[in-house]
Amino acid sequence: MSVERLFANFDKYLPLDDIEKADVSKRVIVRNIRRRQFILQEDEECKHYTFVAEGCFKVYHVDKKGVEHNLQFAAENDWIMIIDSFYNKRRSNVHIEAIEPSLIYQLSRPDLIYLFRTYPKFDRNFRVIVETRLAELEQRLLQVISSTAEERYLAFLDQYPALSLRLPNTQIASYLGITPEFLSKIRKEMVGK
Amino acid sequence: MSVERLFANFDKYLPLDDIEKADVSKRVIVRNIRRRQFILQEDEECKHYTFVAEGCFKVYHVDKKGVEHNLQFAAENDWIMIIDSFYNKRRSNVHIEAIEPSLIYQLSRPDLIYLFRTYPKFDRNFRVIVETRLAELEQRLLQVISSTAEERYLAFLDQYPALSLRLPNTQIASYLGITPEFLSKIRKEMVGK
DNA sequence: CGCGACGTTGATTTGCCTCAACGATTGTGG
DNA sequence: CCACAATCGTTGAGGCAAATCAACGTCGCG
Repeated sequence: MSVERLFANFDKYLPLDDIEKADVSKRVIVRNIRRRQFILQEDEECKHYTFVAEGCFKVYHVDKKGVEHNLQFAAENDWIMIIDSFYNKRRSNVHIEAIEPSLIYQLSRPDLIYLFRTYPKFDRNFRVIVETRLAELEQRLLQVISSTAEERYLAFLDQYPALSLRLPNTQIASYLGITPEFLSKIRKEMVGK
Repeated sequence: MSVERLFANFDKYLPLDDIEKADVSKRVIVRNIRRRQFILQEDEECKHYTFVAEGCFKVYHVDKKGVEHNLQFAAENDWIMIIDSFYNKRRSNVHIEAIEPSLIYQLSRPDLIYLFRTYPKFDRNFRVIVETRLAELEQRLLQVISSTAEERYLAFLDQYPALSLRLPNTQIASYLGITPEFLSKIRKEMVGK
């Protein structure tokens, strides 16, 4: 059973001992996901925490006009969780879709709660995982609210240099909250600089 | 020592026993804050988790043009934490300022870490507190990205009816990411409906 | 009382969108 | 392995949501 990538992720916080590893291995769901495959759709409830071992996903909302708005990209070693839907069993308002062929590990709500109850270490580790995501979101909200499109694009290139090579500009534009056409114009402007 | 409001907050998760209460009481900082007083400024590092027992605060960023952008309001029973600054000891990029006379309880980073190490219960409780904040932020980012100003205003009235009465429209406009003038125009439109 | 914060209105400007069109690339089924 | 479709990046003309700037009346507070 090869969930080593997942264990390695916990090593950054409180490493798991053999008993915990065995228990996690028994519960975790390993899945290969094709490009364009969904692991969550907008009318479903989010039943898993997802750890991305390989590949890349986008989390996005579709507004009433049918336009996609990317909220998050998740690549190797990132976690994806839609907190409200997951804990409150509400239908999600986002899709999660693979941008590349991917390998993921998932934990269901009952299994995660079991782990929280059985080993306090998981409260600690997931506290830190959630804090990390929270810090990202604080940063992102601040940028969306107080920067121009060009500043946001530069910040994105700076913050996610690897992703900016892997992703088509269409997807980046959607993340920045602008149209692909306008991103193209920004890029044209920048060449002169 | 009257940190009952704080203990009552923990009661929603895992309630504290007498030993834990005594230990928290010894460490928590109780402060009365005047209207317009800052508990954090943009060039400082955020050294405390803050629990609001009474009153109301705004968390905001000032852009290079000098315009304020409200990221969060925090009233009774809300927590304020600037995760990145708090854990990574970086200078914050936001101000935290009292909108009303307030009573707060604060925990310093060393004391919080002591509590995490000593009583696993605090990992659990703060995991949930952070998750709650994360769910709010997910929701807020989605709205900022995919709704018009009017839709965001209606959603705000719906989601925070109490706050919308307590706050001047100037502050609400800043939270919505629009100018006070434009909010005024939206409100004028709405009367007809 | 006087000053500063607040809410409102109107005229003008602008950042970004919409729509339409086009070539280049990718990918996919026959 | 080719042919056709879909996706992608780009450009241009025109439009709209929201910003900017300016002005004015009201109110609460020191």
